[in-house]
Amino acid sequence: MELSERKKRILTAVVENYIATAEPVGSKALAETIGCSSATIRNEMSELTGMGYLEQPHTSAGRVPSPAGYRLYVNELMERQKVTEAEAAAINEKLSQRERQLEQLMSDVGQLTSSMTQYPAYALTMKPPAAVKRFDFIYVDQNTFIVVVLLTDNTVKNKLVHLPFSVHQEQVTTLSTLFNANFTGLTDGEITDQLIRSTERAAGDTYGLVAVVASFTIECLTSAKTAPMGVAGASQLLSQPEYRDPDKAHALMNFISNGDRLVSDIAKMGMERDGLRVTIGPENLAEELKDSSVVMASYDAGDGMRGYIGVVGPTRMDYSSVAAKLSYIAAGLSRLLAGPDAPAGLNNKLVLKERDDHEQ
Amino acid sequence: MELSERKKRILTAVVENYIATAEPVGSKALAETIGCSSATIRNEMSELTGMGYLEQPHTSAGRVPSPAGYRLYVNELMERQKVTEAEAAAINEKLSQRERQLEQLMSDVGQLTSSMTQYPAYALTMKPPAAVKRFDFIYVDQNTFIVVVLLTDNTVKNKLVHLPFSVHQEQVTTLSTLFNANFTGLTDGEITDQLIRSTERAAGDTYGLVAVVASFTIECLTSAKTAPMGVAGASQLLSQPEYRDPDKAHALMNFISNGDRLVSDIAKMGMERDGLRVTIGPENLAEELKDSSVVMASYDAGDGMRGYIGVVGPTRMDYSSVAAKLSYIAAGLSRLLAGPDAPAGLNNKLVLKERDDHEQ
DNA sequence: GATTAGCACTCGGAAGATAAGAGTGCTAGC
DNA sequence: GCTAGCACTCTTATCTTCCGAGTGCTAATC
Repeated sequence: MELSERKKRILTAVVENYIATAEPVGSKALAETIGCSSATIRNEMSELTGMGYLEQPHTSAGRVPSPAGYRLYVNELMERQKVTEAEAAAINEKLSQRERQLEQLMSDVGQLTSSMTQYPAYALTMKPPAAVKRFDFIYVDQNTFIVVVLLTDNTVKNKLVHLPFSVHQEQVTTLSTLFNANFTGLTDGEITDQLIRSTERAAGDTYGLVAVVASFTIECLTSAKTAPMGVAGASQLLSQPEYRDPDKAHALMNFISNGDRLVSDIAKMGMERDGLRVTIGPENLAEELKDSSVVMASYDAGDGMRGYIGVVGPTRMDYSSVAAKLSYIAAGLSRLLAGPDAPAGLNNKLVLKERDDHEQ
Repeated sequence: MELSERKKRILTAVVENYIATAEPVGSKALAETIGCSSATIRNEMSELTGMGYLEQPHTSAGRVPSPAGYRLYVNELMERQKVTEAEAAAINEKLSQRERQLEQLMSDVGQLTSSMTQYPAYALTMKPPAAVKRFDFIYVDQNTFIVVVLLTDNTVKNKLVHLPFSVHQEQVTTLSTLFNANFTGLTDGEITDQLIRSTERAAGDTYGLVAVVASFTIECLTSAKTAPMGVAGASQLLSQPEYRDPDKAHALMNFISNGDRLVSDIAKMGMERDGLRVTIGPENLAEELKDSSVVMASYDAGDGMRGYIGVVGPTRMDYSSVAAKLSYIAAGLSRLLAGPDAPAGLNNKLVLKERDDHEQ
């Protein structure tokens, strides 16, 4: 059933008033805004309460939006805000700062999001499982060489190996051939103990080094598939009146700081078409979030990777402004990581960017 | 002036009682423990108050240790606890887990320390400025090469460079020669625009790539000298009664999360001879910490680097147990990073460890 | 029929009052 | 020098009282 125009205006006013003040909204307060008497508004609010969009903390208090009320607000009533010039500038400036590893970037973006929205925020990028594209071995001196691993997702990992005995340049070359022949194209699960042992047998007098390199390879592949994640601003919760109770705040902060649960819930729930998703109170899967809301935006991280930034706050969250900011940041990240001038993803884009900086 | 034996016992009892309960300690509660009547204890406590070791929240309440009281307790009275078998095992297990980058290690150690002590914790390693020892360029394909940089502190950094035009193997080799000749041995401040420009002139047709690699080099050197740091468990504060007030908790959490200030204060204050330092309430430099205490331990991170782990909590902190745990963890880190079988520091040690694992 | 003014009623929260209890300081006796 | 006893202090918990914001309903008005 469709609500009358006036009911919509009243619901909107209640939600926005409550978002701003955290106090239940009374009929008198709305009389002027809506343009009719408080009695009329009381009648309307009474009906909205009956329909489940508003709630009364107690019989003689104003009204507060219910989760359904927030949902309606978010879906239909709220005005799609845009970020201000100043905010956009601040975001762009942050994002364009010097080149960064993905881990570092996630941590920075988490902080940026949190400071822009004033809510705790997280940022993460999901990665597909990777394999090794090629191995390189750099002979440094007779006790030292460096292993460089190029992965299918175009990340490069390295390791300095320092030995208590000496090796020759040729031995390192042999090792290189061996690994490029046997270990490329495999995901972490496919590197079996058996494969390592058979490689050791083939390695001749460098057999002792095979395990070291293989283990490093597995380490690379494992870390390549886990989502780098940044969480920031958990303490922001404490400035919200709904978390004045330290026990509540503690429980929620623990949940947020331990990002794993957030990640798995993201995987379970899809995204809306516009790359934005709002889950309100009881809509959240995690028990810890049943009294809170999450606003999340996704971005294209290039190379088929998808990333997510999100914000956690009370159900009385400023959805309109938060959604606008998240969308803007997400768009910026997409541009940064997978924009038209960055066809090969993170690494490439950053290189080109850097060159631009220096060619100015 | 030296305190009588009984005064010491009373002060110790007050401190430990208050640490355990967070309630002011009355004379009656101590009568049994000390072995004399409450009146006697009242007299003694009255004198201890006069000397500044105890305080009274109000005239008809028990006593609470003053900062001076805690100080005396920490310096002379407190029993040097040892960690239990179980705790030691847990710490060792955590520390011995798979190889890690220093950043990752700091973050893990911060978490470990926080979970062992139940207080917010941080971990960081100070690094001296580094220079590049050698450059290696790996030619991948005509649009791609990898730069590998070995630093004087034995860390290795790399970067995949993807080009919108093609290069030859020889051009990359030229670049390698050029960089090894001009950029090794320099710290970040010593790489000037002038040097970059003169290298560009010498680079012939690869001049366009010099800026990219030089900028990456600076990036490496900068990140090599900033202290990697892990902060964890800030939300633990909320379980302490002295931070039930959300505003206090918020202020302190903000301070902790933003680790920079902590780092600079560490630099200002030295360490005690045993690698442990306790700063109580007003002894702290930072205004935000005037009502809190910090326990800190340092460790040897190899290669002349020094690291610090620390814990922040109320002045009513369990100094004895926290100090024991920090010392143990710090010792473990020293062993891990600079132990006798790890003369070349972090990288080496981890390699050897890993080999052991696999040779079993 | 929708809107509004008026009014009695409800209920939560603030302010004040009272009571209980923990702990002190002091004095006098051992 | 220690202890028992006692009057006194001050906080905290609990209970009352009171105020006012806000409601729901009814009757009058547009």
